[in-house]
Amino acid sequence: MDESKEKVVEILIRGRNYAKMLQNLLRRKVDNDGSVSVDNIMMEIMKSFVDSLLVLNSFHTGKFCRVPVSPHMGLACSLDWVPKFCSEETGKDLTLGVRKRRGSYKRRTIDSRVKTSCTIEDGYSWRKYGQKEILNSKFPRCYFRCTHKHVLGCKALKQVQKLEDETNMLHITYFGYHTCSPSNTFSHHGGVLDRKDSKIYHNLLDNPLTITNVQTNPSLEKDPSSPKDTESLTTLVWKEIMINDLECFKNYGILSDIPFANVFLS
DNA sequence: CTAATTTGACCTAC
DNA sequence: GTAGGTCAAATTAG
Repeated sequence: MDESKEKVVEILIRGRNYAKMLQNLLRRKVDNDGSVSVDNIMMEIMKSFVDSLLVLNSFHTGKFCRVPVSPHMGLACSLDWVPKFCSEETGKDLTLGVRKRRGSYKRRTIDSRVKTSCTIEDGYSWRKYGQKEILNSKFPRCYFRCTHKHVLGCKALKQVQKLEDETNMLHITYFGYHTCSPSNTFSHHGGVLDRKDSKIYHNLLDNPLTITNVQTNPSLEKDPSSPKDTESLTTLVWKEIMINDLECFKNYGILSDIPFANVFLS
């Protein structure tokens, strides 16, 4: 696939993702007034995206057809359909019979963000796809992709490796950005927060002393190597938030609710 | 039964 | 040639 075609596919996938988000929004509304026509409209929009992708990918003989992501989902899950390459005669899936050429395994140095955290959780749903022993490292590196990679085309990746000190912290590197919504969530105001983030978020809003403490101690902000035994629990909690979680709140779109957040992200 | 994880093989950049 | 990133069959968990 040439570069421009890949770009078109990427744009179509983005459009499909937004259509799905819109459907989720409309469903909530629809549930209240009993209307059902929204799903039909959304199905037609979705078919357009899938059909476009099928045409772009029709480089073999035979035909492409839509299949549900998972058989038990059935027709009700209209936005989770994906293209498959099928035999003209039998309709059998030929995708598995063809040895796919693997993609280029570029070493990733650009477009990466690094953080140190005591938890692997970040509000998104990840699927582990590999683990590797790393030269001169005590702990293996684990590789994760977004759970929705195949369904929503989300290209976000992350690598996690345990730090070789006594802190038991994790070194986490992100590649690419999520084009899907955070998962593992429950309602909060107009948006969503997972359980842990919600707790931290309310702590931020309810504890002005902590905020003042952090604001007047900028040296504590982004230095994970500083000694911890002399720090108060409050400061430790704050430090973790500053380094690891503001990016997450940014994704939720509620960063402006948090006093002084801009100080740490500038 | 389905989805997620494990893990050895495969593949590419360096 | 090797280190590290990815794939995918086998295995495990829910």
